[in-house]
Amino acid sequence: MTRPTRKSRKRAPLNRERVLDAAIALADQGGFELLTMRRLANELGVEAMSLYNHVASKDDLLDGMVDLVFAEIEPPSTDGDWKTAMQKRAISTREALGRHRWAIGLMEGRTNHGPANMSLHNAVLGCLRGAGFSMEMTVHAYSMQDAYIYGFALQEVDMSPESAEDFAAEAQRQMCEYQALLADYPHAAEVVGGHIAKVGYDYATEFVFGLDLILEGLDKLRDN
Amino acid sequence: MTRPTRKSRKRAPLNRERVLDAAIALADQGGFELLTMRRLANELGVEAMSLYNHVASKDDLLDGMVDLVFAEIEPPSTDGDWKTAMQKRAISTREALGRHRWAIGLMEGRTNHGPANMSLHNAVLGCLRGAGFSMEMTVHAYSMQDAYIYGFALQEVDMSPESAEDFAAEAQRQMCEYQALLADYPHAAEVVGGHIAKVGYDYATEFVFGLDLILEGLDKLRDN
DNA sequence: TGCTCGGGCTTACGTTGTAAGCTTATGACG
DNA sequence: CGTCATAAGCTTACAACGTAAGCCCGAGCA
Repeated sequence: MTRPTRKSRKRAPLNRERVLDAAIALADQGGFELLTMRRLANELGVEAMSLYNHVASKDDLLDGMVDLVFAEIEPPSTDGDWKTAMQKRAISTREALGRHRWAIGLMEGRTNHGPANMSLHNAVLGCLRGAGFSMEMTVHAYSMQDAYIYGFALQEVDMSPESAEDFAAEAQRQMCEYQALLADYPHAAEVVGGHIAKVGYDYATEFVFGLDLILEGLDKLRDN
Repeated sequence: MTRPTRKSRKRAPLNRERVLDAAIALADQGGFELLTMRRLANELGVEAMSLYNHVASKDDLLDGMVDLVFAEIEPPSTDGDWKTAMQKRAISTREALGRHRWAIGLMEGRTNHGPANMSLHNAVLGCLRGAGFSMEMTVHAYSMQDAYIYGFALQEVDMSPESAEDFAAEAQRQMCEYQALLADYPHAAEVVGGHIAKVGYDYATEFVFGLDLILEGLDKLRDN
C-alpha cells in the first residue's frame, strides 16, 4: 500500500527521474535551446531552484539525459550472427539519436559516461570478442563502427531540416542560390541536381549501405 | 604604400578577418566556453559592442569560424590515385579538427554552409566522379567518408583529455573506479586492461585503419 | 567650413545558471 | 502526543551573457 497519504490532491513529488524525463520531453519537442532551468521547472509546476534538489547542476542534468538516451539503445544479442547483431544495434542507435536530435550535440566534450553508456559499450565489446575478433581487432571494429554511427547521426542532424517550415525556407533559399551554386560548385550541382533531385535521398538506406560495407570489411579480418 | 597615415600609433582598425582570427585563437587556447563577446573584444583591445560592426551576431561569428576551419583543409588533388587523394584530405580534415577541437561541436545544427565548406564539398565530389564512380555511388562514397571522418573526430574530442591536468585527474578517477568496472563491465575491462593498457592507443593509426578499410571497400564498387 | 557617416563607445535590458537562506510538511522518537 | 531533525520546496539576489539603442568623434568630401 503505502499510499502518498490521504491528502493526495497535492502534486506528485519531484524526483530525479521525473526531472530527467521532463527535460528530455522538453528538448525533444521544443528544441534544445528551450531547455532552461526555469522553463523545465515551469513544466513541472515548480520553481527553478527546486530542481537542484534532484540534479547537481545543469551539466549533471545533461549527463543524465544523455545516459537515458543510451538506455534506449537495444544492446546486441549474444547469440546468432555477430553481423546482424551489430547491424541491429547500429540501427537502434541511429533511431535513438533521431528521436532525440539534441543528444548527438551533447556528446561532445562530455566525459562523464553514465551506466547505460558503459553497459552498452561493454555489450558491444563482448559481442565482438565472442565473434572471434582478437583484442586488437575488437578495438578497431568498435572504434570504426562508432565513428561511422555517430558521424552519420551528426550529418543527419546537420543537414535534415528540423521542421516542415524550416524545410520550406531552406528549399526556397537553395533555389535562389542555385545559379551561383551551378557556377561555383559544378560537381555539387551535378550530384544534387542530376541525381538527388531525381531519386531522392533516404537517410535510412544510406545508413545501412555504409554500415554493411564496414561490417563486411571487418568480417574478413576476424581471427587473425 | 598607402600607409595607415602618419599617426599610426593608433591601434590597427578592426575588420571581420581580424575578429574571426582572434575568436579562433581564443577558442583554441582557452577552450570554447571562454569565447564570449566581451572577452573577445577585450582580446582585441575593444569593447564588446564594437564587434557587431563586423559580425551580425554571435551565430554569424561562429559560422565564420567554422568556415575558416574548413578553409584549412587541403582539397583533394584531381590527378593521381583517387584513394590516396581521399586519404590525404581525410587526414587533413582530422588534423584541422584536432587543431580546433571546438569546431566539431559547432557543426551540429549549423545549416549555413560557408564558401570554404561548399568548395571542399565540391572538390571531393569532383574527385570521386573523376575516379569513375557513378552518381549514386558518389553519393554513397561521400556520405560514408564524411560520416566516418566527423564521427571519429567527435569520439576523439569526447575521449581524449584536453589538457595534461585533465588527463591526470581522469586517470586517477579511472583507477578508483577500476574495481567496479571490472565487476560490472568485464569485456570493457578486458579490452582496456588487457590490450590498451599494454600496447596503448594511437588515434592517428586507428583513424587510417578504418579509413583504408572504407576506401578499399568503395574501390570495389566503382563503375557499376 | 561644414556635412556625412563609418566605426568606435556607453548604457541598459532581458535571460541564463545558480548561491544563500527561508519555510514548511513529514516522519522518527522521547 | 509533542518535539524536533530533515528533506524538499520557495524567494531573493548576483554575475555573466548576447545584443538593442543611441551617442560621439574623426576622416573624407562638397
